[in-house]
Amino acid sequence: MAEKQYRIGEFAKLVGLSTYTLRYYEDQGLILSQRDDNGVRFYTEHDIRWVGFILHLKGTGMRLNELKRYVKLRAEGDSTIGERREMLQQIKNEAEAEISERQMHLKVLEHKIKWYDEKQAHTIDDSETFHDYLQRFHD
Amino acid sequence: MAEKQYRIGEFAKLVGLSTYTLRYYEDQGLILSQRDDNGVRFYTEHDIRWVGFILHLKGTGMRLNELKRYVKLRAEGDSTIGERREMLQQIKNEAEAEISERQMHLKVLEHKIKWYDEKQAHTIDDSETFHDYLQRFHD
DNA sequence: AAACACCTTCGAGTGTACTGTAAGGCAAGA
DNA sequence: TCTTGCCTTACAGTACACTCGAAGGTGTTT
Repeated sequence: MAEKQYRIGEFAKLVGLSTYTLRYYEDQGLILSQRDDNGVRFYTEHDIRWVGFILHLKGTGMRLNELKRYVKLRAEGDSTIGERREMLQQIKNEAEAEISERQMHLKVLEHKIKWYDEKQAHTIDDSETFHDYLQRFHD
Repeated sequence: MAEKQYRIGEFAKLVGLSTYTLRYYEDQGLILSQRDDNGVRFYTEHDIRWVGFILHLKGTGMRLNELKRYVKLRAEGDSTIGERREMLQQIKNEAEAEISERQMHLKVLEHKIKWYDEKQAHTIDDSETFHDYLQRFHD
């Protein structure tokens, strides 16, 4: 049984990207498409998996340029596995650092929300260590 | 003892923004500055705290437009506290959702790194539940 | 006197990742 | 036949948040 083939419109809906974006990614060398006798693009399950993966990478914060580089290395074969691993490791480190930073900022925001609640209830009573720093942000 | 006053250049270094950005934020209504007799901007500790706070808000993912709205509400007084609280709560929810999503993408990336390591060591042995899904991304 | 830091308005440039349009053409289905 | 969906190249437009430069000015410091 031959694998199902999807034309760009159907494929776009499947992977959640626009046809514009799919052609754009192809221009950029991130994805490949096969063509039928009329030159019309078609995609298979394999392409769904690949697009799924690059969306995961993008979701971690990887940029198109980095993705391009990654794809280029991948095309060069197994000898570049070490380098690819290092790329992913770096992306991972950066993403984790950004998440921590964002969580720190969120702590301040949470504290402000709490402060609003207390102010509304006229029952301000706070003795956390964090308190001194945070008080500076309240009028 | 009068509070120290900072001109824009010094202040920019203190808060980690460029003088361009400070004037831009002022144009946008995010910050205010006092002026000396010659019309030269100066800032005080109070402004350091305020800029610190808006940088925390920005750090959670809040956009300039939202920040503008927040500042406008703040200027309207305590009657808008409820609305401000809701704004912050929404930003918090969005930020937490984005963090979770990013962590999910990171899990895939981590798995790929692990897969590279195993491939390099020729000892692939993996029996996690997650495994079936993730295998789809490896060539 | 020259250098320096600041002031103004206004508009152009930067980077990222798309998103869309124009203008022309092909092939299959109702 | 007409519509729909696809194809191409090439370029303009969008959103966001700056970032910078021009061109003219003031006041303080060396």
